[in-house]
Amino acid sequence: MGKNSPPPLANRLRTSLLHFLVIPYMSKPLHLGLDHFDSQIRNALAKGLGLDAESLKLERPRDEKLGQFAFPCFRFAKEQKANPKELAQKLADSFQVDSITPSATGPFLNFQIDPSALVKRVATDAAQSNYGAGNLSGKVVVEYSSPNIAKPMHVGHLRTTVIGAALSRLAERAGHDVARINHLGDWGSQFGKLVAAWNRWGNEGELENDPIAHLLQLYVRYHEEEKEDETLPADAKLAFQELESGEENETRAIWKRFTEFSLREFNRTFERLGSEFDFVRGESWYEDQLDPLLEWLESTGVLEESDGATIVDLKEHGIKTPCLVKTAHGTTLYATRDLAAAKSRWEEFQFEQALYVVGAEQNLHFQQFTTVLKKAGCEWANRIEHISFGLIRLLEGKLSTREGRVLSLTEVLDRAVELAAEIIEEKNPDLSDKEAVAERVGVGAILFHDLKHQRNKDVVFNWEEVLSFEGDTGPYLQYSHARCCAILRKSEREAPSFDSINLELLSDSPELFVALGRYPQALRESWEKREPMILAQHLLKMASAGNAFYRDKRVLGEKEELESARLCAIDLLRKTLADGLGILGVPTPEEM
RNA sequence: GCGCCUGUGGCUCAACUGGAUAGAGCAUCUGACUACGGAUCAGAAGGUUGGGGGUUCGAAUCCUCCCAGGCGCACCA
Repeated sequence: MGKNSPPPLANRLRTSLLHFLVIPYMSKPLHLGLDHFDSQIRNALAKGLGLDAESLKLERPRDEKLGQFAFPCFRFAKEQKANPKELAQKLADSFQVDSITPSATGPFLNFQIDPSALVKRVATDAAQSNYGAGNLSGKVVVEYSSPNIAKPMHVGHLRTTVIGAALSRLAERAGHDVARINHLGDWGSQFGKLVAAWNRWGNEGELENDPIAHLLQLYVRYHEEEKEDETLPADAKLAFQELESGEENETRAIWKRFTEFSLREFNRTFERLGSEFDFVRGESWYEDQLDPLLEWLESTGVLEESDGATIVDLKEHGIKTPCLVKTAHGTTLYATRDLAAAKSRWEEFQFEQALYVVGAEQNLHFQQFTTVLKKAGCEWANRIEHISFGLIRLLEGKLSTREGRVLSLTEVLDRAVELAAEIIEEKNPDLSDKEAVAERVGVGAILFHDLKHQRNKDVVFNWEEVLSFEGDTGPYLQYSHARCCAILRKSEREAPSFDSINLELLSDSPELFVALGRYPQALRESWEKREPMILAQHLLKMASAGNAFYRDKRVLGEKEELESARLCAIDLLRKTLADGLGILGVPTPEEM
């Protein structure tokens, strides 16, 4: 340890206390990795420029060879009426932090971390079980998945389910207390339609045999026949009114059965995808809060009558379409139930943030219902975030249950698992527990494929692409992880811990430790931007750095001290990959 | 018609939210297993960032106008 510049502990405590008081909402990870050097550099630069360290942001050099951090001087040169190149040089000359070498490259100031210090810092931090954890607090509610009862889950539900689950885990790692809510579509006029269809054409045997298929059949038939048969929509409307009446009648009993059957099937899929929920609360859960909600809206004076329906006009908020909260024939709507749910959740959780992982086609709906809340005087409506995502389309067009363009999620998962099984048979026929591994690899491929792109872009579903197991894919990451496991297994001893080895021996591999060291930043940004893709892309970089490491650096059979050090590096890589994949929900088999 | 989103090598996507020579994977071509797992690695080729104009030290990114695609726009969810 150098003797001139490490800041005294008291100073560090004071600055972190300051952070806590001044900027409590900013994430301050407990185990920083490379962020440790980031703040050291910013503090030194801030002093040189007479600015606040928080206002400075470091970037990455174009080329890793130039260093790990870059600071473009243009902006500050302008403020100080100086030449950027000269400022860069001036800052470089006066920069003094242990183990960090600045170099002015034109108007850019680059920083090279001494490999030995870098390895030491990153190895120490990455060995912690909560590497990259933040110190945020407060409740975050995440609503995701939310399939509709009586309909099969299709590929469209994949996105909300895996994005929601990943964001929930990211929020937890950032320090939040998370409530995961599955807002099942178990209410609404569609159930009136379904009951009407069931009463005409329902078949007990088929329902027992394959409930969702039969219910889907009824639903499709309803839409085929409603145009010709006027009594059908009338029956449907009546049935939904009966359901909303709250009475324990025949209609309600049928609806309950449909719900139970559907949930049983959904749970199998949630389990395969590794999705967990703290609350499985359908829209019906808010049933008895609908009237109080309408009364409350009435009391705030936002309700109006229009064509017999009850609406909230939003023109003065720039939204031309009013929000309907009650139909002319007295039933509630989607927006009514979302309003009730939001209010109920606020009262229950006092959330810091409420995330709704719902497709982009509902942008208007979200604008409407959050604006209604604001108009009614709820400042907390600002804490609601619509995490929208682009829709999955088939080449033939948009998915549509009614029009029979469906692609069942189970089918997609099954095909991926089947293909994984074939590949295992070809590459690793002696593997034990092949079926279980195929399941994990197949599902992992589908999951990762969905998470590696920016949320809000539409995707055209392409079998060849989602079933790809090579290149930037889930199986590639799983493979890298499995190879680490293989090396550790073959060493036939416990992986040595970072404080029992000579870390100096690893300073010939700074690239691996840079990748590991940027993991906390990836976690943080991924959460801040609500973008799992950031973590997914970083894991690819880590795996790639890892592949280069065990290609160039022999582990087993080296002198004991060196073997220990490299085993430790492999173990840190293994552990960090597993951690990141776990957050994304991608399984990590030890062999494949 | 109005509103929101998207447009980057043949294909699928990145680019640290205005920074350096626009980076990856697939496909194509060349090379690497008597080597801790070839679901891998090394290399080659491939770009006027949909088009025009503007803002400035600097634009894929910001403003503007076009073009193309997607989604949404009152009693469905």
